[in-house]
Amino acid sequence: MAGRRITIKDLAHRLNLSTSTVSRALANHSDVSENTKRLVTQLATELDYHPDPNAVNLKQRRTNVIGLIIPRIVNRFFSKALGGIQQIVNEHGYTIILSQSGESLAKEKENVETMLTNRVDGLIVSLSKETVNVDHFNKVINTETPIIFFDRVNEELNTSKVIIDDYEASYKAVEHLIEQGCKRIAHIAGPPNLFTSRKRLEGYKDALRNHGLPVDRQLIVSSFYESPNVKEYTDYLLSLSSPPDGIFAINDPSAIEMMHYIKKNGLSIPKDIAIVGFNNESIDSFLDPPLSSVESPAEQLGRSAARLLFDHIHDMEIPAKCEVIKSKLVIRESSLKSQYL
Amino acid sequence: MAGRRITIKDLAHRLNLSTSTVSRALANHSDVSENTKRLVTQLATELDYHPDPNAVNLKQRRTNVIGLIIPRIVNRFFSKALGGIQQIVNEHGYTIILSQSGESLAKEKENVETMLTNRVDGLIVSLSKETVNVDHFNKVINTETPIIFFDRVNEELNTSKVIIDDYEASYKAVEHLIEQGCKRIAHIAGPPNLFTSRKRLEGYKDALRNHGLPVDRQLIVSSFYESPNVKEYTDYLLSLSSPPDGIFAINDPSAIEMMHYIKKNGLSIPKDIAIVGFNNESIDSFLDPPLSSVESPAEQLGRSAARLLFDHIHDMEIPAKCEVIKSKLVIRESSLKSQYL
DNA sequence: ACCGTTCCCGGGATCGTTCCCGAAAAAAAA
DNA sequence: TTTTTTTTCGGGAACGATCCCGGGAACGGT
Repeated sequence: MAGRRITIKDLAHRLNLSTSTVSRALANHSDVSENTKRLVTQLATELDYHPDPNAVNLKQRRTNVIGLIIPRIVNRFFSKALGGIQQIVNEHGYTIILSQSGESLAKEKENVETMLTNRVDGLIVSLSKETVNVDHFNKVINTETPIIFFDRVNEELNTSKVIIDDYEASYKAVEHLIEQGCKRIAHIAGPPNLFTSRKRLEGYKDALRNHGLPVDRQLIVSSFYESPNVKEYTDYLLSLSSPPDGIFAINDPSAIEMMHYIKKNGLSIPKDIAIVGFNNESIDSFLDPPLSSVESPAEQLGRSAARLLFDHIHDMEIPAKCEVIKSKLVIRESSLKSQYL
Repeated sequence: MAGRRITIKDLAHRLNLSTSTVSRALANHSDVSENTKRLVTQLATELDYHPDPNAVNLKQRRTNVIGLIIPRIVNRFFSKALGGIQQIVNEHGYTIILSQSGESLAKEKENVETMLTNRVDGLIVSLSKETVNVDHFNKVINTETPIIFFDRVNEELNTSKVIIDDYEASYKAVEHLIEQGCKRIAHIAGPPNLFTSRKRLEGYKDALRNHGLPVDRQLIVSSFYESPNVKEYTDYLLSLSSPPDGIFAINDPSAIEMMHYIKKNGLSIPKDIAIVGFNNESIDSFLDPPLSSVESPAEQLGRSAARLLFDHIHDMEIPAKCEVIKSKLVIRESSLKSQYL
């Protein structure tokens, strides 16, 4: 298929040169006269010659491909991160092969295998929510393939990672709710196996404690991300003998859905319940009321992860590091409760 | 980098066989005894042997890679489509290299070049909104690389395409608004160079005409997708001497943003203005009021495109065809205006 | 005229596969 | 036993590039 492409031999033949010379001319090697260089490059552009990536990579023993494993691309956070990653990756002349774990551990393992058989030069991963055990990544490490985790990381693995300041972000969000007069703040938590979730939970707890508020286990529910049971735990929270007057949710989709059910219950936001989400989705500003949210700079995270990966690709010996990207609380109406007090 | 991998020679040496035999054994060729086949496959799994994709592809003259060019992955429609594409592509043992045009023609051209130098075995494309001229795809066609367009297609190119029933979808949506009692229905149109936009505009116009309503050019505005000027044209529409009582928007983000501004203007949805969006985003149900929207089955579109592509990859001779996927109008509160009449 | 450099260039091995072709061994047919 | 067929395997040339090595031409110095 894809009709005969032009090779280096064609160039060599047309110019009465050897393939070696042509190759060196194209590589701008010093061992070839300026004149022939000119001739070669000229003919190359004229015939629109492009070296066969397979041949080059076979010889160079690399693929110029980096692998990306994320839970799901429809999650806006990840698609934004992909954008950032792609930016850096393109600058380096690499391409990405993408795979989605779909939040499934089994699929994630599969993906790791594919990446390995595809001989990627490096790997960027964000764990699925099911991933408790991370043994499948040891194989990657054994093949000496550089690997970077971002956002959904695991602290057991001694690799470079990029995360946001989950603890601080969470702490500040909850503190903001407290300042707005909330006394009973619920937390919609993420899966406990993820470092990120635990850190955010810690931040939530510490913010409460440091402001003299009790940590009530009744007010902490596990959303397990994007799960379909938002209605259930919203109903649960509202049915408590003393229901929450503030909510800090682990992501915006959950927060948005909760807002819907809360309003359906005849309660008002933020008057009755103030709410802060996480990720600062683009539509947050257009909700009713506009949703306060922690902005996690996904693209920046992606860029950092990619840059870190190339650092490791270019020098296998550099030690693993953990980069922390600062987030920012974007305050909108949904959390401005104090005006009603 | 990535420490010496095990090759077919290693297997051959260990088993005192030739590389040819090992190769054939792994390919389950008939020319090799069951016994040695067993031995080979056994050792292969034991040593976790995986053929070097570069070497294989060099020999086979293909890359097992298909290219995907889309405007932007953060657009949920496209990330969903990607999901569908990936599903089929994985089944065929191919991988995807992804690139985003960012709605820019220049970037789209670049992307096409990269795909070509990467020697992809096939290409799936959704045009950028800037793409008026499609000459850059002729180069792809000249290299005999199969190419499929989906959703954002161009009718000049004689390639296979997958689209939704834009005309019918649009017609039905507008008809629904008419049935709900709307007399002056505005249309937020897409860029006119896209087939999709024009078809939807046609559907809009015909629905009006067939129901004896005038087509008022004042009520047709160009959103140019995701552009930041939603506020402007909302204000414009509301400032008309006789403002619209219904809106059919080309996509949900625009619709959602408009809802926000309309409500800010003290108008009620759907009582004063009924509204229907396009794409049926997952949060539509949780808006206030829940947004009616045309469901365009992105994943299905993606799957069809990928399947069509493999049809062409496997048989270069089959004629181009155009697949039309049926959409469905999902009616929610935002368009239920009749109850207020 | 001879030797040592420098400048260009070609030959050919190599990367890890696949696959055509031929050939030895075993089995079947004569 | 001889011949033919089948089974099973190895040799080696490709695929398209890179790059080491060596060698001829030109040139300056003695």
